[in-house]
Amino acid sequence: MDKDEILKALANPARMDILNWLKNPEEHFPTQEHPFEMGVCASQFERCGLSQSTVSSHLGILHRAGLVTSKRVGQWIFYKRNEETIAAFLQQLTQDL
Amino acid sequence: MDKDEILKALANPARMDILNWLKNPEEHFPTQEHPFEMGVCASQFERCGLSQSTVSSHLGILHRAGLVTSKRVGQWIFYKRNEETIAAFLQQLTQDL
DNA sequence: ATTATAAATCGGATTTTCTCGATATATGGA
DNA sequence: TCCATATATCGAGAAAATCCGATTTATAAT
Repeated sequence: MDKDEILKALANPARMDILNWLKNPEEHFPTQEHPFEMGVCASQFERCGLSQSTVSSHLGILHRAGLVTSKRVGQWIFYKRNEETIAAFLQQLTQDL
Repeated sequence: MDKDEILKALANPARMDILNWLKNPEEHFPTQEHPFEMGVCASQFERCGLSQSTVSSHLGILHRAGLVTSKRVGQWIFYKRNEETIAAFLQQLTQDL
């Protein structure tokens, strides 16, 4: 749990949007045809208006920071919030800051 | 209270250091000759190894984000943590994130 | 095997951030 | 008024972040 890396990951509106959308996948990704239990399919995040490669980069940054988990299912990769890391980060920030 | 601006301000090790040092001025700024009730004199932060102009810039960013308050006393400017804004930010982040 | 789809990576252009030294501004004291 | 000290601002260079299109890799279906 690298606090600095997480802060950098959060200091970007697109990535913050992604994390927030993941709180309510049903509401924010109505076009997804896969069940939401698996998470949200990577391509769904292109709805933020950014290109596929840019979205992939943002997801990679969130993943390396530990803020999301990913799981490959067939040709797709599904993302979920990593609530454990998020909670641990908030707790540490509340203590440190 | 601009959450994005605060996150950007926090996503920098030097600025995070400054905020942390301000929690215990007596411990981290033993060379200051002014009473700590006024805060910590701007020049004290040059102990992080950065130049005067760079330190001034970092303090400006923290100040514009609302994370510190400043007060001029004579030719000096003293900085303190803005605990109200910090607490409000942590609360909002805990809700939003 | 070939083709199609999804996602990651590469290479490069643009923008933002970080940093510095030099200069400007503000205050205080002689 | 003139000089010293403290801080802010300016201008520029270096580094990092952002973004894209093109390509590569991985999986699946025909």
